[in-house]
Amino acid sequence: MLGVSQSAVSRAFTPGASIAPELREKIVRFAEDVDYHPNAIASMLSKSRTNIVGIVISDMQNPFYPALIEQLSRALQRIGLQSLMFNITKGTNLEEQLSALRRYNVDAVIIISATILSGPTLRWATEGRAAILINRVAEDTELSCVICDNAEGARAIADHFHAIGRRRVAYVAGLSHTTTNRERQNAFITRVAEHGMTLSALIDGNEYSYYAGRTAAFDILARGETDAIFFANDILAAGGLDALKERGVSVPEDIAVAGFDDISMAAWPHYDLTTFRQPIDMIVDVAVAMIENGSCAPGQRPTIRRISGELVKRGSTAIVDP
Amino acid sequence: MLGVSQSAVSRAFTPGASIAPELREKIVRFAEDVDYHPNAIASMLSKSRTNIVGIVISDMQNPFYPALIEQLSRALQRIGLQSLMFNITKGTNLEEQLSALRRYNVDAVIIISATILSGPTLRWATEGRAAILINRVAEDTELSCVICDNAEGARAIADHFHAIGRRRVAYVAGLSHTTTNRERQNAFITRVAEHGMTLSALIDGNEYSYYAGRTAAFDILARGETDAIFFANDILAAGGLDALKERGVSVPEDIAVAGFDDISMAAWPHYDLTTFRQPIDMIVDVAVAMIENGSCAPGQRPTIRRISGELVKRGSTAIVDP
DNA sequence: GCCAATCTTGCATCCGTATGCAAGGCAAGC
DNA sequence: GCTTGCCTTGCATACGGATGCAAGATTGGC
Repeated sequence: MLGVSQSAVSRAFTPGASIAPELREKIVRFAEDVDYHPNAIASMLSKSRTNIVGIVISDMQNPFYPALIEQLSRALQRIGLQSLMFNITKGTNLEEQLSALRRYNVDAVIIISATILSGPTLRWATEGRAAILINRVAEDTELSCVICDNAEGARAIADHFHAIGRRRVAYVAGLSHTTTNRERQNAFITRVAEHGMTLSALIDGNEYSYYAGRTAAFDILARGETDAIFFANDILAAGGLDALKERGVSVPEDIAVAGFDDISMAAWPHYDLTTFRQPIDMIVDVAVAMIENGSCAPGQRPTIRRISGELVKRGSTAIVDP
Repeated sequence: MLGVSQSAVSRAFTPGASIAPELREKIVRFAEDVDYHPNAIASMLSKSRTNIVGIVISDMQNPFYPALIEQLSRALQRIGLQSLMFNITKGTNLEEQLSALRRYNVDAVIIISATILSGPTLRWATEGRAAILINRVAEDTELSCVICDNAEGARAIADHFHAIGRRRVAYVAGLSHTTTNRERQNAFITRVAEHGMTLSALIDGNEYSYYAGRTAAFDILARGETDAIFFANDILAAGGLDALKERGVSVPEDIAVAGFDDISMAAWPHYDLTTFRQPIDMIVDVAVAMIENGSCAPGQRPTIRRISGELVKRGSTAIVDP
């Protein structure tokens, strides 16, 4: 101790607190010497603010999510928030995890495509605290969400298929009941009809995985009659592409292929996959801004922000000269 | 309030505390009604135990890490620990992040291949707290680590190349200065020499990425004289494989290819990549056990646990009948 | 039925920081 | 030189739960 009160120390480490610059300097310097660090826990207790955001994730297998999480956690770090990770997969004790979410008094909860969480669970988990859904819209809950404009993307793909002269197109769903899939699927089918194209197949992969895409591609081949396939995301598309090539089908000559997300793999020369890019940067920025300005706080009216994406045309839908 | 003391409430939620079962029951039930949850923050403060583990990560792009992190966080959840994520990449304010690690009083720190952290930084970040390195050995620090037996894996690959009749082999490093790479590289080169095989190329990719693998493969092709390539990890190998195929090289006929990690992609039919599997389950189990039994606590002698892996033979090194 | 041992419960205090309030110090204005 | 007002600082208390200690309640043994 160097003869100052505990209050002084507290103020020395509180930006903007009422303390003389010299005293602050003196305290901070001395703290370095004795290796003192303010205890964040105690601070949380008295301020009832934790500077921790709970991030609920459910699918780390799809590279889109690690990429999103990485950016998100960095953006949060930049404004002094830490990320407490809640991994919800089959086999996790849901109730225990969500109650932890409450016990830890996180300042906000970000739920990333937690398809596993049902409406009531979601409501319970986020009750009375700031919350944002990313990549999923709230159905029967009053939650804010940030989501890519799935319909826009699906229409862009349909338009693009039409523009490159395809007329018999197929759609491969991931989990068909997810809001994400429904938006993409409905918009795609509608636009396909508007163009007078034929929907030659509509397959539910039952999961967003490479193997589901592969299986779906084989199914479509077995039926014939398809010259373009829109897979609900890039991982499905990767599996589909490989399956087509394996069967000797030329892409894009015989069948054009498109995905959704623009994961890094889509740009690999081997896949060279046309896809609709989810603007991760912007999604993250918007979500973080919502947390910062409190627009997702419990009292507020929930906001739904749809972020525009961008069609990335690559070789898998190149125009084929007959 | 239902006429009981605050102590009673505390004890009701503390397993093993001295309290009559009926009273506990009553309190817990009432708590449900009024939606009371024990405040973990307050508990941390008085117990000086946070039940939070800091996880320091630096590379979410390589699918191996998301897979590891997912398993790890689930294993921690199972024993009641939460994961606070610290994402360290180029551009993050290292000092601020690491000081957060201290302020938050995490019970333990798990550092996952933080190649970015130098020895001194590492020491400072983990000083006085339980810490484990995963997938990297401590060099000049006194830290416990859990690591796959890289040398074993590299030797297994060399042996396997030899067994399938390859004699002019190349090695492609990721980041050549990382301990992981050095172990794999040295063991591979040594064993190659022991078998009397020729090391036809030794390339440093400068990063563990698809494109680095691709570039390396082109380099090797340009030199000729190689009939098997060992890439330091699967992502490199994937890039390499695609590059070879792109140039019309047959795998495994012309050149056999092996990777390291056994990420899920390695098993995809398109890659069908021989690789050395890092036993994620076991690595996670061991790390979590070390935290649970306190063997990585500050006072203890650091433990180094090398976990045995397994060679997974796939098509990329199939035996070719002449 | 009485005493001792055990089990429950409440009281008081502590964890480390934040902050309202009041007291003291200092500068400007007359 | 005195008053007014702002700037600093310390005091006291709050945040919500954990826990040692002691008092009260219960049980068993004789």
